[in-house]
Amino acid sequence: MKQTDSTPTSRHYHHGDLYQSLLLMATEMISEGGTESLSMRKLADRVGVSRTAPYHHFKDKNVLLCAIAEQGFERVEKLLLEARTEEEPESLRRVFTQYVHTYIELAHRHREQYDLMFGREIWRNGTPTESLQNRSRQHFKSWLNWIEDLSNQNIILSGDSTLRTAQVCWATLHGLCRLLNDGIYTEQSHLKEMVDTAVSMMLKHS
Amino acid sequence: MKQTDSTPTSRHYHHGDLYQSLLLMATEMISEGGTESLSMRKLADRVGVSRTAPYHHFKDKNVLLCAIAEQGFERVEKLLLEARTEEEPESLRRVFTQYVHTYIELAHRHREQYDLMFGREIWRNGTPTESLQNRSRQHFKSWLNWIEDLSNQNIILSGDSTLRTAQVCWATLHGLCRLLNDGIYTEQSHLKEMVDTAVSMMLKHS
DNA sequence: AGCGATATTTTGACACTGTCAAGATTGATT
DNA sequence: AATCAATCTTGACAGTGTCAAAATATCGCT
Repeated sequence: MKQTDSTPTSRHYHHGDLYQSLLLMATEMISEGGTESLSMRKLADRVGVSRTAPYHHFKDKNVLLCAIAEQGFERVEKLLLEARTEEEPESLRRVFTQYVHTYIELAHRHREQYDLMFGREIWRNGTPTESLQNRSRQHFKSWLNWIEDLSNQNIILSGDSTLRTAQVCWATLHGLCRLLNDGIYTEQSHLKEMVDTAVSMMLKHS
Repeated sequence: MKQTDSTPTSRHYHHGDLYQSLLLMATEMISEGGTESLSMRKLADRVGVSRTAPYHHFKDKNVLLCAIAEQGFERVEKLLLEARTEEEPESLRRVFTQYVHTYIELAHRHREQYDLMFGREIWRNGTPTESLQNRSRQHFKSWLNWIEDLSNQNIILSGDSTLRTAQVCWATLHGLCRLLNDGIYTEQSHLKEMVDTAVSMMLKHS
């Protein structure tokens, strides 16, 4: 039997696929101690390679972080698409409310990753990967698309521009996530009530 | 004439009031290059003292940052109080709208400081000073107070709980600041329209 | 099977960071 | 003038990201 890389059990040569291992371990470390607790050296150590080994799979620490953020975007994108597929005309409000709820919960469960997705670490300090930028834009497009739908169905309170509405609604969502994640002015226990309040602000009062 | 510290021209001994100089220079450095660009060593260097001199005035880098953040809170607190004093019963909507606008502008003009006020640097990595915590809480109380007022005057769309309304409105404000500051999904040129959209979501449609 | 090319990893090094401990300097107070 | 406390400096340590050069392992080809 030829011993290709595809056999996962094969403990072959240098390490196997360091790339995936690094990504996984880094995600774990971040989720536990935040982005700041992740150092390239500790990561390498924990995976069992030398300090500079990771640099052959990720050009930068920045690129590594971008990769992790990207996975976050994939997750929320999937969430949104799932929410939109189960539309039953009359319960659109419920679907939307449910989505907001789940979204914020998700952002909280993976708070550190969420911070990475929208935080300054990447978007101001670092330089977002082309790939990350695309995925981020794509996600907002999906969101905008939904808002347009809700607007057409006369469910959401849209002003002059649907784009502006989408931006503001998104800001509300995002603001809630941040406040809850950082524990500023709110606690997790307020989640449900706050979501209800937020949604009733965004949607038309039936 | 006795040579007290108050003469600013006097190039007297140890430095004069390092505390203030450090605070000022640190604020400047942050506003230019972000929190990350501020290192205690560079700061000391730029002020003209040795590396560890600042540590006799600020226990930590963290404490320094807290002091800067605190000044930010003082500023927004003042802004809010000013806005509330000029209430003419019928133009409350205008006052509120104006405030939101000014607030976001302010947050943008001092974006790095704003990030410090609400960012993870202090609130998750570091440990907020007692003093900072108080001022932060105080500011939210002022905000809540205003929302309660608007709610009583039947201007704002309040649900079951005014507290929740205040939290959500604040989240919207905060979310907008962050998106604009970080340039995510929006640009500064959208400001006015977005504020209008946001306010019309928060207030009752007259 | 063997050999060279290529992919992968390591060691050494550098400049930078925050901050502690110990010593030196200065101003005020008695 | 002498003492004391405030203030500042020097030296040191562990930790960081990342580059350059060397070492090693695997693959493709003859």
